Amino acid sequence: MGRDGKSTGYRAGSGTETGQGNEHMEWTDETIARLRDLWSQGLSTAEIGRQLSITKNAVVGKAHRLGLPPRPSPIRNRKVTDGETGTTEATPRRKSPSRAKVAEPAAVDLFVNKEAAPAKVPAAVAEKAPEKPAAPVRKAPSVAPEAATKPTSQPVDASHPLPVAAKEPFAARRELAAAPKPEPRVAPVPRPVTPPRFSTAGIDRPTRRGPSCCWPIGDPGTPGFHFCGATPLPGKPYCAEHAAIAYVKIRDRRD
DNA sequence: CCCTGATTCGC
DNA sequence: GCGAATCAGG
Repeated sequence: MGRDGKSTGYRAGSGTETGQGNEHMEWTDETIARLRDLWSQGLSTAEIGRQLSITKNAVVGKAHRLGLPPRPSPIRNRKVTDGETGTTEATPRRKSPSRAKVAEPAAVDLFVNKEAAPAKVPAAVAEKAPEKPAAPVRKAPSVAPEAATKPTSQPVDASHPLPVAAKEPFAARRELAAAPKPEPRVAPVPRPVTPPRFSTAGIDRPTRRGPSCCWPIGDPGTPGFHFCGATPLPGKPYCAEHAAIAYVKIRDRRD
C-alpha cells in the first residue's frame, strides 16, 4: 500500500498560467451524457476525447469513474482470474513515474487564417469559434468499432430498419439541446466536402426520445443552437446524412 | 511506429 | 475527482 511518494510529480496547468479559472474539465450533465453515449457506441477513447476537446486520458479516466463498462482492452487483462502466474510479474507498477516533465504547448496560433488545421482547440477559443461545426473527422481503422464491440450484434444487413431506438438501453439523452454549454469540439479543418447544409428532409422530430443525431446545429451558446435529433445510424452518433459528412476520410488532427 | 485502452498517482 | 504520465498489447 505504501506508495512511494514521488515528490517529482506535478503537471502543467497549475501555476504558470495567466490565471485561467478552469484547470479541470467541466463535466456537466451534457458532457457526461455525450461521453457515455459515445462510449456506449464503441468509439475509441481518443476519438471521444477529440470530439469533446479533451484528451483520451480524461475520457478513460472519467469513464471509469462513472462506472462505465470497460471495453475490450488491446492489452492484456491486468486482472484475470485469481489464477495468476506468480512467475511472471504481471504488473511491475510503473518503472519511473517521474511525471515531472511536461510538454509545453507554447501557445500556438490556432485561430490564424492559415490552412494548417489546429490540432486541438482550447475551450476558450472553441466556444468563441464562429466556424460552423466541422465534421468530427475520424479515420477508419481496420476493424469497425461497432463491429468489434457490440454484444448486441448489430445487423449488418439493413434490409429493414429495425427499431434500434427501442432497444437502446440508454434512455434520455441530450435531445433537450438548446443548452448554453460551449462545446464545439472541432476546429475549422479545410475539408473538400460540402459545408453541412441541413436539409429538412430526412430529419425526424427532434423531440423523439432515445438516441438522436448529435450533430450540432448553430452556434453553441446561442438560443437557437440545437442538435439534429434525427435517428442516428446504428452504432453511430449521427444520422445518415450527417454521418456521411462526418466520417470523412482524412488525416485526423491528433496531438 | 502507429494505434489502442488501463492504470497509476500527484494535484 | 481530475487528468497527465506511464505502461502495455496489437
